[in-house]
Amino acid sequence: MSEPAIRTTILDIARALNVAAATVSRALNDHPAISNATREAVKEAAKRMNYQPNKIASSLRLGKSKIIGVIIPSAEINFFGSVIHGIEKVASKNDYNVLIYQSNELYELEKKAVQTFLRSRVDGVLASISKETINLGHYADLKGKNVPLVLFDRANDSLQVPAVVVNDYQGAFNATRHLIEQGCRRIAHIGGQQHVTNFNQRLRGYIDALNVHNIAVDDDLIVYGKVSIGSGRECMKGLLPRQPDAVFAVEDFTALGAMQTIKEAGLSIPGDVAIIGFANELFSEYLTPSLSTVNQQTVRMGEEAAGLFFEVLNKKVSSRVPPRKLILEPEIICRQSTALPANYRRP
Amino acid sequence: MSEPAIRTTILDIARALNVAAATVSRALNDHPAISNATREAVKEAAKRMNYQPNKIASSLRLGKSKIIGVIIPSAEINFFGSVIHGIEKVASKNDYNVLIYQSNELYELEKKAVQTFLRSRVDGVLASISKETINLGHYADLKGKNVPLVLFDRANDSLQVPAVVVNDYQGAFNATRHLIEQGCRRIAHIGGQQHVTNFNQRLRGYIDALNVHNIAVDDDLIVYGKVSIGSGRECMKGLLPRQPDAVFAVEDFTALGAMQTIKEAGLSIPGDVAIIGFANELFSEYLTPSLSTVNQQTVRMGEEAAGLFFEVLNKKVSSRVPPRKLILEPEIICRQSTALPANYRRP
DNA sequence: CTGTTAGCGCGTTCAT
DNA sequence: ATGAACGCGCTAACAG
Repeated sequence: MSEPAIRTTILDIARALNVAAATVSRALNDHPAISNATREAVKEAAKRMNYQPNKIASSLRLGKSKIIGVIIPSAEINFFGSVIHGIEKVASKNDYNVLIYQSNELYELEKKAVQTFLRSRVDGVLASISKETINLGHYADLKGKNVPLVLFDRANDSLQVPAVVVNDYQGAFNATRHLIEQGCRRIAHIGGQQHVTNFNQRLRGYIDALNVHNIAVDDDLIVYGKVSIGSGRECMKGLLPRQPDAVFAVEDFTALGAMQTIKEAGLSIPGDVAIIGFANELFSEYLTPSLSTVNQQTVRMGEEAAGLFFEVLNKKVSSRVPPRKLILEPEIICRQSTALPANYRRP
Repeated sequence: MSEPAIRTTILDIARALNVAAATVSRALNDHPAISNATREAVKEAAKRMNYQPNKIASSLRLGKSKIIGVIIPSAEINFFGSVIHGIEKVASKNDYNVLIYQSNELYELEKKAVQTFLRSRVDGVLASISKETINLGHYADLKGKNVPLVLFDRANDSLQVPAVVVNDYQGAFNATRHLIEQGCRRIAHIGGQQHVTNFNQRLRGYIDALNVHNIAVDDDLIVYGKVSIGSGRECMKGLLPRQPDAVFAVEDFTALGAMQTIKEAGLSIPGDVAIIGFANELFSEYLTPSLSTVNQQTVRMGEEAAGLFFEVLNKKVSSRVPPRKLILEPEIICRQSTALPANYRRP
């Protein structure tokens, strides 16, 4: 008799069973104070009437949305797609949903993202700070409203929030050391914009690795580009006359551009110039020669970021301990572009 | 005096100004029946008290969430990342937010995604059907609840909903024709799972192109794989003894695997075997030789899918015209892997 | 164990 | 032009 309506509510079910709406609510939520009989009856009716709980009403009542807002520069970038994958996976497991917003590396859009999420009453925000962003006031707003914030990849210590980042310094250090171990001595570096912390850390790792191994840092072997294939090509053209025997590029696209220049100059990789990148972009494995690089564990980054969020969520008594900062240790992936014979010495 | 609370409500503003909550609501929403004076006063107070409208309450009241649910197999796949990019861009422009759910190509998760979105009361769902999905009942549920559904990439005509897809048939036809124009005659095809419409269409395009050009279809030159690098490698091993002079692979990863096998066999590309893929994956451009392929306009696909959603949303009187199906025409990208000299004839 | 009541915050009546 | 009252659907508090 109870024809399923377009939108069944607990009241519909209550009427169909001659009970109170509260009883239906209790039954559906497995409240302890409910008889087995009615609980079963209610659940049966709910299924029969094709009931779907209205999460909006529930959220309003409970004061939490079970939604995480995620701010990324762009979903088009593989790196962030992977992170999203990790975040959504963990969120889903915890019965949370993921709302995404792209900043396009723009400060204004990032501010708008935070505002939107505030209005949507998300239970937390995971974000990767846009390259353009310098003023961090909008993120501070979140703290003011008691909305947990977790940063990933592009973090900022001054915000004093949990974060999960890659150890860029160590990755760069290890990458450079790897080149040294291969017998290279004139190791060049193509860097990125130095106001981006990640890129600056990579430069530092490179310099320290040289120092530790008693190799003089030669400023002529360090150039700065704009982190793209074209920029990598140009930078490498400037470097070739200085005859480096290896290159540590700030990331894979830059490395790819550099490789193109090296090959066009008739030099062999790694025989004449070894090269290593950073990020383990999907394509790096399939280049010729395949490109050595530094793996950043992107999916894991997403998982850990979501994990940190649930951590603060579950102990809302947030003790006054400094926020956790998770540092993922990158791993060197050695491929053909640095695979020199053992104890190889250049002519 | 009015210290901004953690969560300011319209009632707080109303009290601060000695007006009714309804007045505040009207002022904030630019209702016509409101005096300029009070409207300005309310807006000023709202800003001062750092008011953020509670979208949850508003959604409950209005019966719409201004949220689009998007179901994708995985955010880790570049293709879907790009589509998400397009979707979010258009959604954002229309003051809508995007909730994402990954099916991981699993039927059960896809069902759960629909259920979650139903409970979240999203205003619409954009989805790409998982490879595993055969039963489409959960999507039909959406229609039952009057939730607009738009499919992208992986569509299904039986659902009778708007969709935006790539013209796989034409892309495959053109790719095959391209190989023919390059002088190839023994053109093999490495296909995918044939229950996936897209893959089946590509097979059909391949066959028809051969027919149109009076080249006999040779069943020995058609093999089916599982759409991966490894599968591409294996399939190509089976094909080599049959001496094809070209390969049309169902997508780029398969093509990549095939290329590896060809090169390992000491054959040259495209001299001995030309090859073309499908999808224009980021890496395809950087392979050696660079891989010819078919570009699918992924970002545009997302934009168009979102566009179709807003189209049905704005004329809810959904006239009884058949749902719109947008077919994006793919474009051949000719790179080194098929770049044979003009009028080249094989030995 | 179950029913009644109330309220989350907002927007839309229907008055005035 | 403004206010009072109501209800969207759900759940927690209090009775019984």
